[in-house]
Amino acid sequence: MARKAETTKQRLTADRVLDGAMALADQIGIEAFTIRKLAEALETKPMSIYYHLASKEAIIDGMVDRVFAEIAKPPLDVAWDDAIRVRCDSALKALVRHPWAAPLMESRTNPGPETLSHHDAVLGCLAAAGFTTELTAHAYALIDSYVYGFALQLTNLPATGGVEMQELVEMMSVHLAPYPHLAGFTAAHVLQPGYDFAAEFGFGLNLILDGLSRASRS
Amino acid sequence: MARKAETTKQRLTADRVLDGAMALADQIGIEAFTIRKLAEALETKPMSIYYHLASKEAIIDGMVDRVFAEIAKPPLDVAWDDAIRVRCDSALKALVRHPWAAPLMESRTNPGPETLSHHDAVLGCLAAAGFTTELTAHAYALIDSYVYGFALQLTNLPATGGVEMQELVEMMSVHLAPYPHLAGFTAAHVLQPGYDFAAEFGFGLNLILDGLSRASRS
DNA sequence: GACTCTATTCGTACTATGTACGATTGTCAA
DNA sequence: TTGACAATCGTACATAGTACGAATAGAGTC
Repeated sequence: MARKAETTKQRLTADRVLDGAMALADQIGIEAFTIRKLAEALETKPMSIYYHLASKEAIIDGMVDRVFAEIAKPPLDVAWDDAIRVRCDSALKALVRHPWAAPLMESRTNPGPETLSHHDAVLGCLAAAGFTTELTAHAYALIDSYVYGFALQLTNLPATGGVEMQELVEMMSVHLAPYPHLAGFTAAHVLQPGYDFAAEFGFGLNLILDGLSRASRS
Repeated sequence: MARKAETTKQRLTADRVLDGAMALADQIGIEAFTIRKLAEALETKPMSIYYHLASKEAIIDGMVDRVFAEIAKPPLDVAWDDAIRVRCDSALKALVRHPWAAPLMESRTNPGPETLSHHDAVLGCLAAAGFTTELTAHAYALIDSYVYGFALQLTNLPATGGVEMQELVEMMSVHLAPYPHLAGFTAAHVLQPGYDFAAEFGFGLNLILDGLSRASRS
């Protein structure tokens, strides 16, 4: 009984709101994410949230900034391409952890401090590697397009592994009849038991980094 | 006066609904796109639309399928990499014509016939080039990640060209003070008068196609 | 022309959502 | 105790998607 009873509701803060928002979005997805549900998850009322964050948009901005905070910055003590690999692997993991994030990362204006700081670190890495400004622009566009695009495909894949796979195959064979290449491709590759789309990530990333390496040397 | 007065309202069809929906989304963006506004644009009432398309989701699915229909399939009579270039240039143009589309292209389930047919054509092109199934998977993931990612960045760029650029620069210099690389980069590159982000598209695409070419040879 | 029958259109109304506004409560300094 | 400010919340409104069923229209038959 020193200060407060233990059942006393914790004071709300912007941080706590964002914590709850991330957890909720992870569980139910960003479409189903509403202020009312968030309030319930936080054991408070909708309008209390608005004292700490100005709007739902602001909340989502904050969530995206949090995701950037979770992505490792490129380490400074290794070769530039390994540094970029580290940050891209970390980025992919964060985007898989928060499947709602991938579509939002590039389509949001209003970057937060973590977002800016992250970009700053990546640009610093490329600059330190001796990239020209022009090549840096190319490189960053290329790298992030790939990372976000890959994450997007990964999070939208039809239920990997499990009993439903069989049904899926049957539905496919009916609907895909008019599309021979597509049918053949999915049958031969995507639907194979051992298929692990995430493992493919490295191939494309290596290809891009090799290409950039070549471009920076010439 | 032959059959009908000329002011008679045209009969609604799914196609006409989608025509109107695309045009409306082009004008006001996908966030502001509502069934009520669509009905107004079509000179009809909200509930009339639902006779032809089952839901707003179905409408958006249809719109996305339309965008795929606008993208040129890789021509069969040129080298595979040139064929892919043709289709990627066409895709970028379509995504710029319909700025709302880029975030949706990869994040939609329920592909329509045009979508399937398009993918079939691309896979056919890569197969004809002698790509293994595995390399095809890599290639397609890589190529489309880049195209969509690039389009996304392009459509979200802060108002290219114009008077506001100056204000932007000033805001930047204040907010970006803690981020030296970012500040330097934007000042040196993005905000330069002649900067044309779209022109950068070819660089990354070439890099990817070169890499794939090398991978297919080894 | 009158009369169906079906395809299409639309009026009404319900539910869910973001959030404006102002009242209420909690906390601490004086 | 008494303000004063920080934080919470009740109520209510506007805007969304769309369920339901009534209204209408057009084409084909008699």
